[in-house]
Amino acid sequence: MQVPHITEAESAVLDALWRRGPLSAFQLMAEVRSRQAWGDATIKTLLGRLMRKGAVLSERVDGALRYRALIERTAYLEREIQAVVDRLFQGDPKALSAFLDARRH
Amino acid sequence: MQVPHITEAESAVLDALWRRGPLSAFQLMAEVRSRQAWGDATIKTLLGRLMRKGAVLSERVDGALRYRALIERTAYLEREIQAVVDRLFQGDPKALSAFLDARRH
DNA sequence: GACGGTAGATTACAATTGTAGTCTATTTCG
DNA sequence: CGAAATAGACTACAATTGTAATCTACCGTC
Repeated sequence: MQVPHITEAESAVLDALWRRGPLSAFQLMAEVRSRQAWGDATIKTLLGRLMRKGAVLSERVDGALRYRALIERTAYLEREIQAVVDRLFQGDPKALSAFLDARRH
Repeated sequence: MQVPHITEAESAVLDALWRRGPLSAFQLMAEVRSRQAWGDATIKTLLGRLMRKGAVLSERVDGALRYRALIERTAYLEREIQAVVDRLFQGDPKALSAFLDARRH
């Protein structure tokens, strides 16, 4: 699996790394918490699952530990949107574009 | 809740009704099965959940029982796409359009 | 009116997800 | 070196979802 399945809660953690780049545990907690009202145990669980899936790694850069996203936001978006297009528009991305255009209200 | 939450499996049942309009139980089973390898117990469960949610109703039209979708496909798409836009593009539909345009490959 | 079919309700159950607490080994600081 | 912090593993647990079987009451037919 190129891009492992990322749940919605997990994506909020990844999103912090996509927005800010590699972060220390402390920074990551703060960044996630800027959008989600989660306890740190929860964020740690999500981080653990992401690491197990190979979506995030922790690395030690001269002494300091930091977390880095291993999958790209674009690849993630690609997969998510493809799934939506498949599910709602029988795989035709133009149908989604058309829906969005028709929608402007 | 205007549009109740419809799970992916449920949406496959609704989709049969959206494609074909009101259907008898028999027709509905056949239509769903044309795309999903589900037993009829499964389809009945999904139908039951949809009825409980008010997304589908059964009505008796001169003797014959049939099922009819109570929520519109467009409303469903609207909500699903809004959710995706919120989740992946911070609520900006133009960002999704741009992504789709940039993507043409 | 009895009987067979079936619609809808009820129950079942495992996997996934969201949300979190606890424990342990390792690192770091004094 | 000893103590404190903490990263990551492990455990927990309820809600949701996917997938299904069973039961019961009603409907239509003979």
